[in-house]
Amino acid sequence: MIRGCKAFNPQESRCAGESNPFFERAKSPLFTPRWSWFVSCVLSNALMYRSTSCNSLRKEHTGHSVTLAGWVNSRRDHGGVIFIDLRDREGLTQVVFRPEEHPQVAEAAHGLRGEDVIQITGTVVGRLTGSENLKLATGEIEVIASALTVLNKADVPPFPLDSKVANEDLRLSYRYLDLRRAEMTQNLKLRHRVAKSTRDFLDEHGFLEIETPILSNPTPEGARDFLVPSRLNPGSFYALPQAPQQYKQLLQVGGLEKYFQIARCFRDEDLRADRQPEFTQIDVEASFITEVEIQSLIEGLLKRIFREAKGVEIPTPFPRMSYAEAMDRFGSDKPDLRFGVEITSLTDIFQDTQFKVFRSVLDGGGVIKAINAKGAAGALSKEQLKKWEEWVKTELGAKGLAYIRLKDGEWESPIVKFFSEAEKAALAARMQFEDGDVLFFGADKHQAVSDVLGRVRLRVADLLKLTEGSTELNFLWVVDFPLLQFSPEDNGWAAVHHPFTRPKAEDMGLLEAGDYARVRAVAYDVVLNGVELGGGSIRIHERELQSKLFGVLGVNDEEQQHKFGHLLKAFSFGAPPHGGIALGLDRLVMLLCGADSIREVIAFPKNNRGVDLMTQSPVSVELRQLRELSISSTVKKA
RNA sequence: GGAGUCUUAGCUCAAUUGGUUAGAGCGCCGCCCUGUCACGGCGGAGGUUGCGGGUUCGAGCCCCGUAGACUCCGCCA
Repeated sequence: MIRGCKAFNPQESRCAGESNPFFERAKSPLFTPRWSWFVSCVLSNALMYRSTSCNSLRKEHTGHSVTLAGWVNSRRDHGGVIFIDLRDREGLTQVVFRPEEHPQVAEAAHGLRGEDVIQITGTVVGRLTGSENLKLATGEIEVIASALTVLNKADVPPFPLDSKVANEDLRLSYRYLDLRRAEMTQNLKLRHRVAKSTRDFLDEHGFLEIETPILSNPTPEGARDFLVPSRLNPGSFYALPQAPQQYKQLLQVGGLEKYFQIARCFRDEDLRADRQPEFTQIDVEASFITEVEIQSLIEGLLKRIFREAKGVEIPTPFPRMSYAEAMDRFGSDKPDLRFGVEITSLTDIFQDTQFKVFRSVLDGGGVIKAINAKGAAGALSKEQLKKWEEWVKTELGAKGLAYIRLKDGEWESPIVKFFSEAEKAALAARMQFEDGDVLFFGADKHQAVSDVLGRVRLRVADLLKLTEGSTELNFLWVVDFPLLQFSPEDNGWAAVHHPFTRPKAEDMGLLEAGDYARVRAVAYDVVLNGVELGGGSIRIHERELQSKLFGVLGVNDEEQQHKFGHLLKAFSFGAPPHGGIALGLDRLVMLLCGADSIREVIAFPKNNRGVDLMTQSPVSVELRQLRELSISSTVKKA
């Protein structure tokens, strides 16, 4: 069926210049220039499935003979002439079967169905005037088929591949079909582009890509580990790494100086739209580097990624905001600064209030704050405000959500009757309270008020569609995180970042004095539009300091030796000052794709229960396998 | 562990106040059709309304339970 074709004539291939499809092909990622020359000169097409991709042919290729292979994207069978949109990874090309020219081929084409895999050979022709399809990159040409080979027939797909599919369950069950959809292919291409830009950029900056073990040790703090039994060491377990944290620090002790890895990480926690049990981080660590240098490196990396993956120039350096300011003004350590609705302190205004609720909060050392939902009065009826209060109570554990709704000059509120005229006037002035606005109050301890109003702020933005249609890319460094946080559950101090994070030099006195709550860390998060892209820190490199920190975290000497002995010992052999960062690759690609779940940018993700619907993983295993691993299950078979 | 939303044909969705034989578009199958690109025309197949129970003369719709999907809280150093 496959015949020789003009394009494979070396003579012509040399002379045809710009109009030769091989030059076009040379630009296609499928074919390198060297290969196209080799292929065109040496091989006959009997040895190849295709001479070019389905997105490569243009008007200037008219007259060339080509061989294409791909999937039948759609067919338009007119009884006589038949049109097939042939699809491969790169795009679509219209193939025409004409009975008057190739009756047997056209006859065979009647039997083609969607997703059949075929190979065609034919001649590129310009489309009839007026029948060009501007929606297709190849829409000015078509290929008149002179030969057709059906490489594989396809069953009818369980869902359409050419439109949006809502049923994610079904998509994940047939992920290999879902991946054929242009949207998914684009997402994975973009993911590749991000990874490639990352490798290029970090390589150019002297970083070495080094792999660290997947079979590693359980982490005493942090997320639940995935455990892997060791057959050779009965009763012992590996853990899949939650992050390559300790290894990358040990690489610094090992003198590798600049390390990165596009690292798979594993956490056995509940899933979310932006959380999978296995995910990928761009993991970076370097020696003799300062906080500012890491931040500027990452700014450069993100600039490069957005330029090469998205064609967007992002301004650098990113603004910086302290954790304390972020919590104070926006009630979040990853504030979305694309909109205002800032949290404003009213504590001084209500200093002498007679309103019992505020009075007792203030007497107890709490604060009064509020946000102004500008123009939300129309969108928030009394019933809805009641629902918001219910939401705040049940989901956020707040005592309530006081509000004032200003509609037609009237202050509608259950609490405003307790305010004095002076308080009302000062309140209105500070909050720029105008007709149509709704004020939400938080009265509690500082942290609780920040948490609640931070969440209310986001819901207000959602209600008022403050970010809808926005193309703004608002990058931000949040810096000076607290080092430690008291955990009432464990009745002890826990690391906010992780136990290897360096305290700020100027706060070392506070650490010595045991004033743990006020010690700040040399830790930083990079935030984009309210999403945490990544975080890092300068680490502790001194054995004594690390040991002291472990002590503060409640890890006694014996446990330190047992769990972190290797690290402490390493630090005693001349560990260089070092620090790093990790960026969530999935989240980054998700934002670049405009997707609302990282499942959209992972080839084979798990569903909400951690199940791969395509392979049915995880599965139960034979008893024999468990015995081999010296493991018994307590699960009763149903 | 908790809260919410959802589940009707292969897919996306309808179905009035609880009332006849549960409909439409797309897809699929058959026939016709030589310039379409969301091809067109004619015809056809396709349903245990997630599952189980209850109320009722009568349930896709109301009630209870259960399963699953998704979103969120907890959790995620």
